[in-house]
Amino acid sequence: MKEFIEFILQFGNLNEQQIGLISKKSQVVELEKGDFFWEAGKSIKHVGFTIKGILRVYYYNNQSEEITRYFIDENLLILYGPHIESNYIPSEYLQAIEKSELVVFSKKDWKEISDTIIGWDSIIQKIEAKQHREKLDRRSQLVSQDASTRYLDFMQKFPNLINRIPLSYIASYLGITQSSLSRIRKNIQ
Amino acid sequence: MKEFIEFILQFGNLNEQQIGLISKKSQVVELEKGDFFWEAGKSIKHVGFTIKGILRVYYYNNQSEEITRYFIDENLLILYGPHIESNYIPSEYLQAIEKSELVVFSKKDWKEISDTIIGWDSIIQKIEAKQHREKLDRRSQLVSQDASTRYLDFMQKFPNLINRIPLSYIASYLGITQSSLSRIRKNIQ
DNA sequence: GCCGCTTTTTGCCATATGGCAAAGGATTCC
DNA sequence: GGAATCCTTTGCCATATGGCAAAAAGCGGC
Repeated sequence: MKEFIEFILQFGNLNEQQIGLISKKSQVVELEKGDFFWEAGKSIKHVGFTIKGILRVYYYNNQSEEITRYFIDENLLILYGPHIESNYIPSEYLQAIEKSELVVFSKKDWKEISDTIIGWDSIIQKIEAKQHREKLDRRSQLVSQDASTRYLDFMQKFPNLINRIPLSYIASYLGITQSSLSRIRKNIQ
Repeated sequence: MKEFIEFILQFGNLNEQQIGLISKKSQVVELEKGDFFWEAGKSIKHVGFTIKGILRVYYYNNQSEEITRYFIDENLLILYGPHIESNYIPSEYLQAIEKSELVVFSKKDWKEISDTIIGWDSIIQKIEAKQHREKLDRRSQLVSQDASTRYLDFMQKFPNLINRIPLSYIASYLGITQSSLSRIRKNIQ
């Protein structure tokens, strides 16, 4: 919980009372490896913030291959665009790769926070914009690089994730086959 | 100008007076092919909305190759994240590919609009989130597809752009060399 | 209509990545 | 602690894409 408050405070100020409200409304949830935070076709019930663990977002392409679109590691806010208030149904899965701990808010409570705390929406907007930009930058870079460079960059950006994520997910995220990535890794050693 | 108002109205309501304010503050600007809307290293002066034409955003990678990151076609709002109010210096270039027409607002006027019209920020936020999501989805897809599929998808999504953008830019956007893309195009015919 | 410049195509060959299947390693579960 | 499951590496070969340079085609200006 503390982590979440600290995270928010980087983007705007809150007074004691506001922090109290947020704390009161928050719940801590544990996800086991393989558990879903949301699933394609089912409505999203919560907003979440990762305290511990790693999750991944993936979907199935036309050939029914599982494509990992991104990873969510510690200290990330999980929203789903402006759909928090509406009833958006995702077409992707959000799944814990390892045992993870999240702070979550029901959509109802989230709305109450948003209605009560002046400036809350603008804080969230800043966070969302920042996260969006980072994701886009990362994905963009991948497109114009060869496979080794993609992997090296990934290693550099997420040194702590490399050994916690199955190779097949990383390969999928990078747009490389698993066997190629394995070979690339051997060449780099 | 009409185009811009109509665009905004898709995301929220405005009354006569508010529309008047926006109109009053707006300027129409023409960019010739090759002109920049912003340049790496120079501060951004305006918010813009494309009425006619195509622009592209590009940067130089480590090997000083020009990488086109995305195209901006008609009816797109050009912001730069939450940096509108701050003094963000871009590291990319935004250049007109062909003669283009934009509605622009100085940052000062934009701020005045934002301060005057209740709900403006939330409208802009919706637009920004939508555009971000679309960009990310497009870029993400590219990563996991082979070159032909990338091109076919591009053709399908932007049939009207194919013949107005030099092949080298499209190739760069898709992460393919120009000669490969030329060959791919021949195979598809 | 011709010249010059830009854009696109092509040839030739090198290299990177994919596909598939089998084997090896590691981890989990009971 | 052994079986079952999951994850990673490897071999073999096919194919896709890259690199470079020259030729061809297209386009704008006068």
